Amino acid sequence: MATTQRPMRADARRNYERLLAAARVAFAEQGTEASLEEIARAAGVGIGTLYRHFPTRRALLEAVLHDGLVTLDTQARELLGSDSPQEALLEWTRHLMAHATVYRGLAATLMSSLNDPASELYGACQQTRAGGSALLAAAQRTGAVRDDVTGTDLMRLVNAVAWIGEHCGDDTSERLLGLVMDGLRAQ
Amino acid sequence: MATTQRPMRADARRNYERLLAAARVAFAEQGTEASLEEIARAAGVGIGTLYRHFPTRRALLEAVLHDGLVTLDTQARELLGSDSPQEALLEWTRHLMAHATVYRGLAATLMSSLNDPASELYGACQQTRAGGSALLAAAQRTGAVRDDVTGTDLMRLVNAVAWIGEHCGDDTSERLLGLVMDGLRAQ
DNA sequence: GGGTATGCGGAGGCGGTCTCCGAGTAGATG
DNA sequence: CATCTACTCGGAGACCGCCTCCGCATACCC
Repeated sequence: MATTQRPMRADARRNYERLLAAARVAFAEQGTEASLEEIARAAGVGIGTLYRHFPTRRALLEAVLHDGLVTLDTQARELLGSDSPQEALLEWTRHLMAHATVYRGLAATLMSSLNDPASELYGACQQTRAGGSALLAAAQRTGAVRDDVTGTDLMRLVNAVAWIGEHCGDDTSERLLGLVMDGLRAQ
Repeated sequence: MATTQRPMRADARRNYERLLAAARVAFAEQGTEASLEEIARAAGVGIGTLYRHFPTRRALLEAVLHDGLVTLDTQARELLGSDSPQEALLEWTRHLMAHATVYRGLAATLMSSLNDPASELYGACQQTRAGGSALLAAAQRTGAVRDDVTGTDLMRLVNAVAWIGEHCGDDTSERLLGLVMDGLRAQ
């Protein structure tokens, strides 16, 4: 996608990597709203350089999250072959929630990127949604999950529970995820 | 609560009211993160005056929301006498969600005030939670709602669905509220 | 009308976002 | 190896929002 033609100049690539590493640390410590100036400073790079590589905060976040999204996609594919689609769905939503929880503030970013084609995270969200939809459909085919739930509903609900988790330290969010997923069962 | 002794000076009271009115407009138009300086300007008042009356953004929000919270409380009390506690609970959660949706960004503020005694909105949240807990308990007593749900869970879930609503224009949030509340039924 | 407690307002410090452009340099070319 | 150029760097600076502080104004009491 980003591979136009020529490889990046050595200094550019080095700075790119440094920024990525610094961003990971900063997001982990202070959430997705961490100061971009501080990230540049930590990376030993000028603020201009940060903005050239990552025009928006979301672009930086996308790069940082890329690996996790690929993993999530792989997990969805693997679970799609499960004997118990309902179990598989539950398991995957746990992975999804874990992903949406790695940085404070991430759930909100993901939520707004879900319907915003202008967001750098839109593509990633759509891909994840597709994976979730497949698992959901499989579970619905067995009659275990109510039919009026869409893949988008699933993404939104899991994100919302992840967001709850940001506001209460204990393990409430896992319990609530179970509660909500339980509520999706066909009666 | 605020009535210590002496009534406010006439100019102070006037400015207080103006700020409240301006804040209502600004929050409605730009969400709870509207610029406080702009609110002061719209009220025809200095920024220092705003901060004297409302030391924090949440204090201002609390004043703006006060009437709505009283209404919510009244509604809870009325619904507590309902023939169908389950119906009553559902109805009240609709009111609650409507309340959490009046301003963009409000759901997030309420969510973090729910466990933060330092927040000016903590008291209001606790009172609302108490109302919800009573309705929930009544519904649980009839066996219609699962027993492992707490009043705090209820608040969090409704807030989370309201938050979803902020990120998707259509009527999805109402549908999702129905879905989630449906999931709380005892099986 | 005079005195005082109370309230007013905005300048100013801080820290954040984002742009723009002169200076610096990696790497291709002869 | 020297030269040249296109790419990249860095940070000054414009702008905005938060919040504090204190000299000035004035509402209210007597």
